[in-house]
Amino acid sequence: MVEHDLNRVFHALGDPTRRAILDRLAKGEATVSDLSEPFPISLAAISKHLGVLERAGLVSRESRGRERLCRINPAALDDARNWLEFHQKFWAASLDSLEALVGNSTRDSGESR
Amino acid sequence: MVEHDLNRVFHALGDPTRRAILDRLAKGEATVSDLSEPFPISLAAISKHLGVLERAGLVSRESRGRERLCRINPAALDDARNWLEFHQKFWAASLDSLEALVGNSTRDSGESR
DNA sequence: AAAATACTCTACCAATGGGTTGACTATTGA
DNA sequence: TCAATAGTCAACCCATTGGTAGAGTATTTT
Repeated sequence: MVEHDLNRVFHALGDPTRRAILDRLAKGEATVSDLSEPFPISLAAISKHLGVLERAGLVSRESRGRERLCRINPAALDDARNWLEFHQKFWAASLDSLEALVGNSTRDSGESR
Repeated sequence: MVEHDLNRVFHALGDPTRRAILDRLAKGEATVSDLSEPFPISLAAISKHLGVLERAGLVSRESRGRERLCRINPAALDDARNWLEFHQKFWAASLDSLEALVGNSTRDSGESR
């Protein structure tokens, strides 16, 4: 909701490894080791990615014995999805009115500035 | 569409200046100077941001005399929106089934385990 | 008790990102 | 024609990022 959070969420989603981790987590909780298994990178690197996802609110980690159970938080996507949905509609609408403007003689265009 | 594009789109959206530029462009076409006006940064910096947005397919630039007319491309948001929409539903569904698994007696949201 | 497991944390490194300035190109305007 | 305007490009700076390796901390396991 706050711009700040949006930055984190979009940034988190901008990395393919992190999106893959999210995909994996959508199938159910997993430990850090579970998550690291498909990737050719170190456990520490995965742990870092999880930190990014966690700070973005997309996942949470919970200690369970010596393992960390990671779980997904769909709600964190709301902000991003809302932003996209609103803006896409908004943009589409503005393009429509532009077309209408072009087709419909001249109207005092929304002077941008 | 391709992961590659998704990277670019999410990355482009991860910066507040770029999102503000998009907001601005939603109100209508604008030149680079127009776009730079609200920001305390150089024209060159704005030009760079536009490059990022352009490579992500979110905006296009067109030469018009010595100016560059920038315009928005809502379609480029489709990929990102589709990704978010699909995954959010998917995640929500997987959480539902988890809850069902844990016990459908109490549907107290949140606190799991 | 000792060793292995599952992480995290702390450097560290190379690459990228956002920003600057200054030179350069192209188009207007005087 | 000459100067101002609009923008890009290239070089550079510094902070951040994604990755590594290695030490450190709990927790199992033997």
